[in-house]
Amino acid sequence: MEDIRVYNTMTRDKSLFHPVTPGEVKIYVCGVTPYNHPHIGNARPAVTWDVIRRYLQYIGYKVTLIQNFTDVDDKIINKANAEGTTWKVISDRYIDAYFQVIDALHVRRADKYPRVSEHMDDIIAMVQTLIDKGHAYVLDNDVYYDISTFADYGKLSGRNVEDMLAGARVQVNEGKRNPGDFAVWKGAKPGEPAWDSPWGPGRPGWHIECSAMSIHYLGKTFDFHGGGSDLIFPHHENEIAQSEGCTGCTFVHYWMHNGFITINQEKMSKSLNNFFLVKDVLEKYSGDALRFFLLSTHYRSPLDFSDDRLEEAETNMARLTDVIGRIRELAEKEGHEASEASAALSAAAEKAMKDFHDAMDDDFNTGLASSTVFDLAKAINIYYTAVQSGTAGIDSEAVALAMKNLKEIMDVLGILEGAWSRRRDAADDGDFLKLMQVILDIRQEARAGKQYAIADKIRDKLAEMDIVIEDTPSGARWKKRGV
RNA sequence: GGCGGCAUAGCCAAGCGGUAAGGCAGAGGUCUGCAAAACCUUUAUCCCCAGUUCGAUUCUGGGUGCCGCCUCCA
Repeated sequence: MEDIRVYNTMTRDKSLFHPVTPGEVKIYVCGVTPYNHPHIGNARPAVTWDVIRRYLQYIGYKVTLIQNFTDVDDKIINKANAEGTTWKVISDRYIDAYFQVIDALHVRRADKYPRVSEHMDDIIAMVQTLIDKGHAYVLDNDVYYDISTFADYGKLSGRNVEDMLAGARVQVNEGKRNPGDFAVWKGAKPGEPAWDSPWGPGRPGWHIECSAMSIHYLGKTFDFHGGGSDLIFPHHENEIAQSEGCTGCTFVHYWMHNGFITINQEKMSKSLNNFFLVKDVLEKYSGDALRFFLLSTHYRSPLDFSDDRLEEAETNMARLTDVIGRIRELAEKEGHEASEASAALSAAAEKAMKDFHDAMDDDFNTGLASSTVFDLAKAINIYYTAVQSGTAGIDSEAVALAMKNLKEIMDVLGILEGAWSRRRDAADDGDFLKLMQVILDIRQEARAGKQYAIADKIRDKLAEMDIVIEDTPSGARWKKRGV
């Protein structure tokens, strides 16, 4: 298996990836709190991890991907109270919305989407273990984690307890042993959903769920743990304290954090009121374009969202769709005329694949990986033009290689999946095809008679219906725009 | 205050010791009745100042600017 280097937030540098179990990769990604429609910031880790997973599978790993839903949470409870309904109604509603969004972005479903509400037993057992081991203590109806009992506390985020106090933003609660102690179990307040526990009715703290559920599905030690970089502290730091405090084992081998989506270089946030919902973006742009945009930059870098960028992505999707059409057209023909042109195609196909692997092996550099698609696309266009003009004959081996590599790269990136199975003419209706042919024939007659006004009018009118006419040396072609 | 990240063409973005991938936009060209598509050509003193080196965008030190975390957050 090829060498993959991944950036680990824990060590702050890239290191060679060694799976816990040879040939297998176990991944846990922090999902969303379903209290609203997902915004594009939520879409980034989903798409990023989808591609990482696809790539690892592509090169032969057995991958297990788990992503949670935090379906018991203040924001959900507040929303439920505001609407006069239950937390369950709210979370179910927005979990459905989440799935709709990731489906539209062609994100393959994770192996499991565990919910906090389904793992109360695991969570309560873990809290109990922490108490038994002296890492947690009961205070009134709550249970807190005593960070002074975990010597490595702060190792992920690179901070120490004194630093955190200096910030003066940590609120000091009466009774806590250390100001930084955090709740692993919260006693129920009136009007809140509650589950029975040895410490009375209540619900889990925010961080304990991920510790409990990741260990439940992936074991005490697993390979990758991902999420937005805002989760490094306190969420992931606390997960480590809980998990390692509980099991005594190294929790995660590689911590990977994605950068934020920004608007005018600033983080999207509710307080700035500058966040975009995925469903709204998808009303204007295709899922492929949004997905390609999200992959255009390395996952750790900030990604500035703008209409210009989305439009550019849309343009690229249209061009690549054309290229897919061309390579498929070439593949329908049979021939064994090797030539300089076909040799160049083969060489480009091999180089693109190698470059693609190199890019992905280097900390999953999807931006660089994406550029290999354009390199191959250009080679295909050149060969296609050569065949069209009769300069080169069909070399089915070269065409097959180019098509295979293009498709494999695009499949790992997860873009334009539909374009490969779609009819090239983009119309299933045989009558429609015949009708188009009649129109094209009439236009051709007009052109032959130099009645260009008529020919151009036909072209313009069809363009208004998003049907694009292109005159080529071998006759006129047409296609539906954006298909 | 503590911790961390980033500064490369009009825009986006790779490269990270040997004089700058790719995409968008722009300019010129081939093709076309005109277009479109495609192809060709073209567009950068790599934030500033020192230092290390035969040689730095790439390493070191110091600036400047922007961003993030320390509070719910992908």
